[in-house]
Amino acid sequence: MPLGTDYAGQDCSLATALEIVGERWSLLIVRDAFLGVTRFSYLHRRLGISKAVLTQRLGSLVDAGVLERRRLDGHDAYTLTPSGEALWPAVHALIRWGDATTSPAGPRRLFRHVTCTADLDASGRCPDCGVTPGAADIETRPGPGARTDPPTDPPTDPVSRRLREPHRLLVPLRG
Amino acid sequence: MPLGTDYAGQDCSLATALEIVGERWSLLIVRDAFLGVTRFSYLHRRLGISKAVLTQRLGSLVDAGVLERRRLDGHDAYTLTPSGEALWPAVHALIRWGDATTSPAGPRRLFRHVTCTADLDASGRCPDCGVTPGAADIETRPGPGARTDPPTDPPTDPVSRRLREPHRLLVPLRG
DNA sequence: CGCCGTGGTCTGTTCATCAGACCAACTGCC
DNA sequence: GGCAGTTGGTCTGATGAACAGACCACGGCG
Repeated sequence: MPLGTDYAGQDCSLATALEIVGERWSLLIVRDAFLGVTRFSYLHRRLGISKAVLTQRLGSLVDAGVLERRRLDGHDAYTLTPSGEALWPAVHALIRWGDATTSPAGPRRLFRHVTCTADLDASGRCPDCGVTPGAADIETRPGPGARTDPPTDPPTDPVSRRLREPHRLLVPLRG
Repeated sequence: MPLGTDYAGQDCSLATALEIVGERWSLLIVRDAFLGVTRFSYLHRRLGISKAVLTQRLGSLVDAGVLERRRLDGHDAYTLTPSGEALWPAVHALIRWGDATTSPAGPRRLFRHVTCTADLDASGRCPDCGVTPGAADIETRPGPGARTDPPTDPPTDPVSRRLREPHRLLVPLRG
């Protein structure tokens, strides 16, 4: 459930979904996994979450089959399973709602279909070809509502800086 | 944030969205508002949430412009604002993911476009006419994965029983 | 007038989160 | 091989949120 206990006895798939990804930080971890942030230390720094809680969340997401842990370039990496990738429509819808609700300057981040180079519409469809691409076929880049790099402190960390360059979803950041 | 504090300094619309609807219970309250459950006492009973927390969540959702409180039939009713209705794609996507992940018997609840009587697809579109209807044009009914009414105790409360009959979203339950 | 439902507030307890110290294993690097 | 730094954690004590349940003011109804 979100937050530490469960939504017992609810005959509703939203409740069961929230039992898995509704806890504090869980969806932000999943978002970062879509963006390619897969390493414990990167997540720790980028999210500003305590290590104990991060350990716990990663463990429950792995147990739930949303993430899997593997070795990549000599480090542990937490990457999305097919079930985790299936969260993309929900993550995208929440991002769009957040943009519409809290970002008058426009989306903070844009997503486009790599084969058509057209930005996705609000429901996640490619307006050119009409398909609703999976995360693997989507490229992201900052949008008009993105905060411009603050020139002074806090000096943004290298991982967040690399996320400002256009890149494909699901591809783990290297180095 | 979900859960009591905030996701400070995140330049991400998902984080800002979760600050509003990511707390424990918030999205379940919004779901019930889509289903027509708008009264304090109904929410209290259906969700099994403590009254103090329900009061707090309703207050912050009203403050955030997701719900509005009004008088209806001599009672208070918390209904969705346009901003709250815009959460439908996110709520629908999470329900679909929960169905796919935790309900092998099929969706626990089905949604169809009232003008076409066709069930929505995974991305929320009507397969007949191709539009992505808003919540006001959607009718819901139990699906194959719904738990059949437990014949013995706990005797289900009247509100949940009425939610098993097909009905349109956003229409407050009366009586 | 008494009674019930509605929409809450208040209390004390339990549980989660927090920041930060600490640590074992592994990575280069020479 | 020896040393330092990074990685991926665990453990601690303090803070804050959620819990169940008692309590309460108001309005409607007979």
